[in-house]
Amino acid sequence: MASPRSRATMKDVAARAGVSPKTVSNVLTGAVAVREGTRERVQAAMDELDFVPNLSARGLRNGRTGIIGVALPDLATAFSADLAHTIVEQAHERGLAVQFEETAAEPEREHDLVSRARTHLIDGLILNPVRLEDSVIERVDHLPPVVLIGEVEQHRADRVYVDSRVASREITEHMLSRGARRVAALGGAVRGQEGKATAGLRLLGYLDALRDAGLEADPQLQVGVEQWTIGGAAAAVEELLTRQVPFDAVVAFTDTLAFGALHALHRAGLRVPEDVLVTGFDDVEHAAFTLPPLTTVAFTRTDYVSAALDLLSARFEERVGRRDDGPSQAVVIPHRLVLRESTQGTPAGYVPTGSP
Amino acid sequence: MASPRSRATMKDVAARAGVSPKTVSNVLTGAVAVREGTRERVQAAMDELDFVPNLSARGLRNGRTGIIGVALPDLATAFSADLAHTIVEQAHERGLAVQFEETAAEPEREHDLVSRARTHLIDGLILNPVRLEDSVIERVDHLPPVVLIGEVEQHRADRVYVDSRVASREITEHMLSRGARRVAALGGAVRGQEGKATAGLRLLGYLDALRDAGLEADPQLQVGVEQWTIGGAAAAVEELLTRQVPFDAVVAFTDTLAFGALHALHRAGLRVPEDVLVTGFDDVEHAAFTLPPLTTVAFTRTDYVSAALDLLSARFEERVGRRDDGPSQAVVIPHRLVLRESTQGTPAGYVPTGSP
DNA sequence: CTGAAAGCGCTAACAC
DNA sequence: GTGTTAGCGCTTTCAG
Repeated sequence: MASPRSRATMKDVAARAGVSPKTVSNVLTGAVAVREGTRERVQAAMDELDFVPNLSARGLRNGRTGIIGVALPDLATAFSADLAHTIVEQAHERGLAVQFEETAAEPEREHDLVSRARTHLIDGLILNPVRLEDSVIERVDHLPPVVLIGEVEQHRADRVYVDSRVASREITEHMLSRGARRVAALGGAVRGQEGKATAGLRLLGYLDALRDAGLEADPQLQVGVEQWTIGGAAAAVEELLTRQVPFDAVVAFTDTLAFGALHALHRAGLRVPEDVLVTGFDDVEHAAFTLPPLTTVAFTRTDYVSAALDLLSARFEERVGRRDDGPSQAVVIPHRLVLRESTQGTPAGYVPTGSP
Repeated sequence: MASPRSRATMKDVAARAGVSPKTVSNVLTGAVAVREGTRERVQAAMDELDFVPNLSARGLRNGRTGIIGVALPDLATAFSADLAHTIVEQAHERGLAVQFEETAAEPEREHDLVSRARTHLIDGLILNPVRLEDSVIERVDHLPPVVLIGEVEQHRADRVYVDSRVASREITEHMLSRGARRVAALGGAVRGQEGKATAGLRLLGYLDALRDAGLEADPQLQVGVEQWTIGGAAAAVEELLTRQVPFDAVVAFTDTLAFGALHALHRAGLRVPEDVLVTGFDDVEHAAFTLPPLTTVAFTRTDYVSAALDLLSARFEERVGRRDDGPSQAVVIPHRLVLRESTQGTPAGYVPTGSP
């Protein structure tokens, strides 16, 4: 078989099959019925010429490319990776291709992204904002449909989210029910990160639980994390251990942070759960395999993603139908606590060794 | 500001600025010099109209879209996630967008992908093949430039890889130097997975080390893994423990598999490294934070990815310059052993408890 | 059911 | 420096 450097076009296929380009198009899209004999001839010509339709041309003509964009903070983080996997899988089933961008690297990246030239080649955008900057959302009506995932409160774009505040309260309550009294919050605000949407809500839920239990919230136990990685979390917990404040539990705002906490506590000679309880959030695969396995907040990834894709698809159809855009929708994905060994039992607690 | 449902085109901008579309194009691409005053008027018009260039049109005209495709087995796996992250980051710096596909779901997916319609919207493809099927590679000349990452031996497409066989030999030798004598290989062939490229080479390296040490290779210690996930590996090791064969070390073919091994061994009451040594491969972030931290094979992710992107870029230019495609290139990325606690000391070994 | 013509938005080639 | 013309490959009218 020859190796054509320049690709065959529909015109070539049409010529070879002895039909018009339109007929080739009909065979391809299946929109219009084509007589069996004709379709076979066209199909044969396509095969012989190794024809592949040019999607740029189709996109130009149709105003749709079949590509959606997905912007996540950092694809290397377990939760994002999990989400990316599920999105690609489900998008594939719907015949959509997926383009990824990352937003965590620089703060403006998020803003950039929505006003970005590239945006124009995608039919829609799934955005997982780290921080809620109004400026980001404001431009939403100049854009292809956007679905926000995560807890960004606004009413301009559709969104799908887990009720982080409630989940965080519940998991903190679980710690308290085990007998913990001095619960540290890992991922709590750092200077300059107050805008971090998810962290903010999870902190509120944590405070809700303490308040309801009649406990004082100690600001010393709210531990900021510079880098939301395992290493960043480990460093933050090591720092906490130098603060000379006692604690008997750590509510980490993501599983990744909890992994860092487990590591730092172990290195400090503290046992989980005998001395300190630890919980995570998201239930990524590794959470079930840590030592000890991690109690965490779980929710169905596929539901989360299919809700986002459904919302996006609905908007596509609106645009095609030239109907007015409906009001923005919000879908809440149910969550549940998964109890594992990291919160099994009453913690003895960590007590600083006096020396300041 | 009005919210135009239909986007402004270059023609609109040109009209508003009182220039021709070509001038707008010149301002945008920067290829041709434009007088300062004119450029400002055009810029102003673009801002007012909230103009975003249509990349489908540009792609159609230029024959390049600025998008590359990346096909990985499973984005949720730590190593793939890491790679995806690095690729997106570096592609972004080069002004490229990245589209992802997954290949692990179905065996034909890989083959599908290369002959896929969608392929025509991307300028090049980075492919991490799980299994080397000739059929996949054969079609390479009908495609945009392809760079293979991973150890697929062929000479049609460029590739970048780590010398898995040597690395695997080295890490096995390290185990032996610690006193291990019965080393299990986790990720060894499973019926129907013989074609798994990476696994095959790592198994060879493992066998090399045993042979050089004058040790017999026990097929019972070659443990197949159905699903290359933490859970899959844990299950495989649990199965190994029922085989009633002694062993004192586990060479896992990826870090993810090693995580599963650590879990299963711990559940069985075996200590690492006191009873059994464990190693991984890839040095993902979590490897430094397991209990105990994992000895593994590391290589610089950024070098790996930039080599792949360089190869791809070089091919782009060939095509644009209509030069003949040069011969396929291969880049080997250096690796190194990272020694951590999981191989610290001489293992006592696991001895089955008699009952068959 | 099939063909002919027109145009999506952009830029290379060529005037001026 | 800037404008004009033409066409990338496809699909949507509209005829037949």
